[in-house]
Order: sequence, then C-alpha cells, then structure tokens
Amino acid sequence: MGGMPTSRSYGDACSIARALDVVGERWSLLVVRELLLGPQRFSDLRRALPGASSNMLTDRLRELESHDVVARSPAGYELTESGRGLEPVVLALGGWGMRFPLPADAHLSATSVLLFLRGSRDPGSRATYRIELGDRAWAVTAGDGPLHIETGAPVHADAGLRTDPATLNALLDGSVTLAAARAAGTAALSGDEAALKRLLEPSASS
Amino acid sequence: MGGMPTSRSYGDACSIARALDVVGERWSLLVVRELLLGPQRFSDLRRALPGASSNMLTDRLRELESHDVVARSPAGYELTESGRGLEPVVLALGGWGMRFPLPADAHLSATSVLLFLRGSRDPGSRATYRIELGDRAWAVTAGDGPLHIETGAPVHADAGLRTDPATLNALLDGSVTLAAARAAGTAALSGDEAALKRLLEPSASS
DNA sequence: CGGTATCCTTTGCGATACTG
DNA sequence: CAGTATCGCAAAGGATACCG
Repeated sequence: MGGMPTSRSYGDACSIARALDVVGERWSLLVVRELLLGPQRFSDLRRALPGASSNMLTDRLRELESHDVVARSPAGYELTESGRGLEPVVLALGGWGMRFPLPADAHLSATSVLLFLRGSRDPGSRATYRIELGDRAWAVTAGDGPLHIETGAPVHADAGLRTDPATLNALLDGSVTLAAARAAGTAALSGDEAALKRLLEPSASS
Repeated sequence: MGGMPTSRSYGDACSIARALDVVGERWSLLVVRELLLGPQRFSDLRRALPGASSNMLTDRLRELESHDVVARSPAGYELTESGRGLEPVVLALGGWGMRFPLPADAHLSATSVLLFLRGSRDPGSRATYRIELGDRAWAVTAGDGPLHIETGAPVHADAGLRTDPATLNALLDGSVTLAAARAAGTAALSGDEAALKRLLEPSASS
C-alpha cells in the first residue's frame, strides 16, 4: 500500500497529547482549517494545500475520518460535530501565529482569507454578500453578532465581489482600495458598493 | 551533526499555518505543555516525555528557542512571553482531546495532572498547598478566581500532599479516596486535611 | 547533570503512473 | 474527477556511546 494511515501515539495519558495523537500529524490541522467554512471536495483541498501531495492528502483524510473528525458527504469532505469542536483551537492558533512573518513564496487559500475576514470584522449593519474566489463562491452574512460565512453562493445577495485570495487579502489589510482593485481588473463588484466598503475596509475592533 | 533544528515550512500565508511552522512539529506542543506551570530542566523534560529521545528533545528545544517560544534561564527552560501566549491554544486542545480514549500503556506527567487539577477545580476558599510528586514540588494557591499553580514549594502551606501523578489523577477523578490512598501508602498528607479534601474532591463546575 | 556525536533504521512523503 | 499503486530517497528519529 501507498501509506497506511499513520497511527503513531505519544503514549501519554494527557488529553493534550491525545488530541495531538489525532490531529498532531503534519497537514492535519490545515485540512481542518480548510473545512471550517463548509464541505470541500478532494480537488478543492488539493488546490488549497498545494504543498500536500495526493497521497498525503488521502492519508490525512482517512486518518481524520477514522477518528471521526472528518466525514464524507455528497458535497465532499466535511467536519463532523467532533471536528467542528476544533474551531476554537484552530482560531486560537491562528491568533497566536500572527506574530510570525510570512514565509517566502507564501500561498494563500481562499478559506484562510475568509477566516481572516470573519475574525477581523464586526459588521455594522445587516447585509448578505456573495464572494467569488476562483471558481467557488461563499455566502457572507452580516447581522447581529459575528459574521457568518459558508460555502456556496447565497440565494440573495445585497452585493457581490469577484476577485482572488491575494487581492481580497490586500483589500482587508488596507494595502489596496476597492477602487484600485477594480481599476486594475483584479476585482469585480456588483450590487451595493457602500455595503462592500463597510465589509472590507479595515475596522479597528477591540 | 545529529539533527539540525527542523525548519520545514508549509509555505502558507495563513497565520494558522505560520503557527504550525513553529509549533507544529512532533513533540513541540508537549514541550510547551510541560513548561506551562514554570521552568523545567532538561532532565525533568526527559522524565516527563519518556517517549522523546535525548536528541529529539534537544532539537525541539533549540527550534523553540530560535522562534522565541522558549528561553533558557538559570532555572532551566522556560516559556517566553510569546510562548505563554500558547496557553489558551494548548488548553483548548486539551479540552477537545478529552473525548478520546487513553492510549495503551499511557504515561502521565506531573504537569499534565496538575493542569487537569487547575482546569477542573474552582476552589471555595483561600488556601495554599504544597504538592509533591516524585522529587519535585509545586505551590497551589486557591483564592479568588482560578487556581494558581507554579513550580517550587510554597513558603507557607496550609496543607501538603505527597504522592505520584497516577494517584493524584485517581484522586481527581474520584476513583480513589484520600483515605484509601493514604491507607495504601501511595499518598501522604500533612496540615489541613479538610482543605485538601476540598481541593481534590471532584467538583461539578459549569 | 546536561547535553553531543555517531550510526543506522524507519518512514514520511514526493514523483509518477495508473484506474474506476 | 477522485483517488490508488509503486517506487525511491531524504530526512526523522531511536540507540548507544561519549564529553565538559
């Protein structure tokens, strides 16, 4: 066989070590990250994690499946309820990781920019957005409480943005304006542009 | 050389991946766990993580040092301020990991039982305890707010407990009583025994 | 005690090709 | 498209011995 699902254990009774027995392998938590916003297909995951080979990805998915962290559904791979329990862990890790510089030739997945969007904005007013990145779409819903983001285009959207992960990231960190991105042809807008500005412009939250 | 500090990167711009570039290697987060309650010497870490070879531990410590997660002090290795920022991450991981069964032949480190103690009790009244496990001691301080635990014996203690990690764990999960452990010779008590019972007896917190 | 050096085995994992 | 099979190597990491 190519690579039996790894099942190395730390042999440590601590629940931290037991968690790492399950998601501590290389790539595992990045697969979880990719699934945090909804189901993804194998090919989506491969594009999101270009450094991971086909075999690697299969191994990790099988391993996560065997521990009931990930399950297969008609829509592809998705987190189980247990897997969704990792969301606070992964987000906390991301908060901590912001202190480190970008690696050279860094790739940026659609999901990771959207997670950053969700974590860094606190929307003032209700609106629904359609965000298209590459050939996939997400529904972003601003209402009371935190932003809600899920895979798939929304039925109705007040505004739409079509761009790529790098440009979206530049919009979020303020290094590019919506107007500039549109002028450069790297972003296309539709609908309520004022609402889009509210969503994308850096907001100093607590 | 034996093993140059690993510096493999995911090449992913996401802060989650950057965090994993730093603490995602095997054993790294368990080293961090061990340092969460205070400085430890190399030999303490080796005893706490018997599955890790001498070389491995050196490699991980150097790697964590190079990223300013761990620093060396007269007292041994300790977390830097940046490293202390991992505490919520590691504790969240531990909370999630409780759903998985114990591995066979599981080892139990002193620190991991004490972290469990800290996380699972909400003390009713002020008291200071001296907990001795093996040849090391910790100061446990109950006051307002969460339990405080740090390495080293307290100057004054209202009560003392001398036992081993496995027995302490059994006391905490209620499978053994203080009286039984004392009778079996696996635990020795001193000082205010009522206070010890309050500390150790399972308390149903929220 | 607090590590390094050396050796050697294991295996993670990348590349490529192939299949339902 | 969604993987599996085979091959091969570089690197991870265990054992043991050694050193300031």
